[in-house]
Amino acid sequence: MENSVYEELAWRGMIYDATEGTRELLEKEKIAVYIGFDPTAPSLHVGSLLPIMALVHMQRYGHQPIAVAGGGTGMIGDPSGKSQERPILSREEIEFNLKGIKAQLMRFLDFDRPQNPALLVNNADWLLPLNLIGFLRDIGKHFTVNYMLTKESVRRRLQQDNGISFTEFSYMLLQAYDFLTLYDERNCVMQMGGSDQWGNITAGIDLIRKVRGARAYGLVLPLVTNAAGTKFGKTESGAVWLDPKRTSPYRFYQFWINTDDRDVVQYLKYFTLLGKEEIAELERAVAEEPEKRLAQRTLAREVTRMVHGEEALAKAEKASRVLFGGDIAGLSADDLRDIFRDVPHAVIPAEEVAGDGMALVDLMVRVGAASSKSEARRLIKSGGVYLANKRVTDALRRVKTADFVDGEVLILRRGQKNYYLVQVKDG
RNA sequence: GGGCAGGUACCCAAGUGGCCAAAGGGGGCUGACUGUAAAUCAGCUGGCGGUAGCCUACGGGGGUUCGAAUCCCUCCCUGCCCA
Repeated sequence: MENSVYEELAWRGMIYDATEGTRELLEKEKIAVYIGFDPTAPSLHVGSLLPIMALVHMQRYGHQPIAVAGGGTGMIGDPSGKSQERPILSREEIEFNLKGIKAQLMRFLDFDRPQNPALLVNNADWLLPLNLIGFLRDIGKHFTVNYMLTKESVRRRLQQDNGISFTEFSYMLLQAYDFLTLYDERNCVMQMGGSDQWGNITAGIDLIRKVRGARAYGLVLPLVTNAAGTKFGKTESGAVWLDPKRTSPYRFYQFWINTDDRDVVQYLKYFTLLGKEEIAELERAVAEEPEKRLAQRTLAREVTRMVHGEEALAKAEKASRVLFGGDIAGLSADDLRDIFRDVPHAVIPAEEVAGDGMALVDLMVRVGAASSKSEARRLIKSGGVYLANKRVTDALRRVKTADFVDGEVLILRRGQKNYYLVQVKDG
């Protein structure tokens, strides 16, 4: 452990910017600190992992982490970092999403410890009762439009062709009001967030100073980038979620395994609790024997364990070993089923593959290996489809009972590393 | 309310009567090479069907025409300027 959480975050490269005095505050006092989370989906994805880790570190060093679900602001949409207006969610949708998010946060944060328990609050609780006149008088009065227009998030949208609505323009004030409310009710004096939140955070700090004459602080995290220049956390099958129903532990593990050499050390600092020495060791491994992918394996193991637990990790590792190490031939249907528990799979009624069988292209669409038959056909033609790890060359190939291991299980592969399990079921 | 400029595939962006399923770029997918990495090179990238064929598509609707993303009418949306 470092001397303070500030030092910890600093060596991990997690401080993009912080208001003056933040370091001193964190070294001197135990405070309450909050981060807002977006409730537009029932699950968090890996993009939220960095803010979560920031709260984790805060709690480890004795500060109180507060996660604020944007149940109210989610109904508005934050213009920061967005180039377009966002869809507005209903109250019911947001309620539902909050449940899922809470469950995920509980894997990282301790909500029960006596001294500095984590807290999850919903800003809908104080935003929805607001009335317009009161808000304009008590909050709006403290902001000039001139001030708001200088904020980066607003400025960029003003340059664009499609502009910004009054609704999103007002977002900043609501977030400032969040901060004020948490300051009043929870004695929360610091807000963290992504670097795109800087403008919103300072707006809150200014508001607290004006109406309470008190000093508040802000710290923003860097944007997680990858060397390839694509958006972090996206794969061909979409975002990488923390919810095992949306992204299986196997896929989750694979996402981290595939980390670029150039990113992996930074990710270890961001997303694991490994210490300086361990990470330095892994850094050396990347430089000296990159082909062993030791850093990637460690990263994948640590993060998967944290998010999905020991058991799911063991399964993901086993499946990965089999698929990318050994050969599948020789394994029984039961083995395969167990290994492939988390790999995308589909169940096909026995009669569909009986006799003449079913067209491979149809099967691929069914399993999700292709989005249409045309695409499936293209994939086969370009040599990207394998049955039991043997390349298929015939676009008219049909799949029959005989193709299945023990007549029940078939391994379908698309490309180098996308596996699908097909099971036959009687009836 | 008035004037002007726009709305093209996942994104940007060409195309202004047939040669347009729609240039180019980005992104994505597949292949080769590799270390489940990167870089590089190649192919593919609306749907359905046996690579000839059909269907759906250029903001919505209607029309002109043998034929429209391209011309006309109308409606909707966005930006800028004026009131």
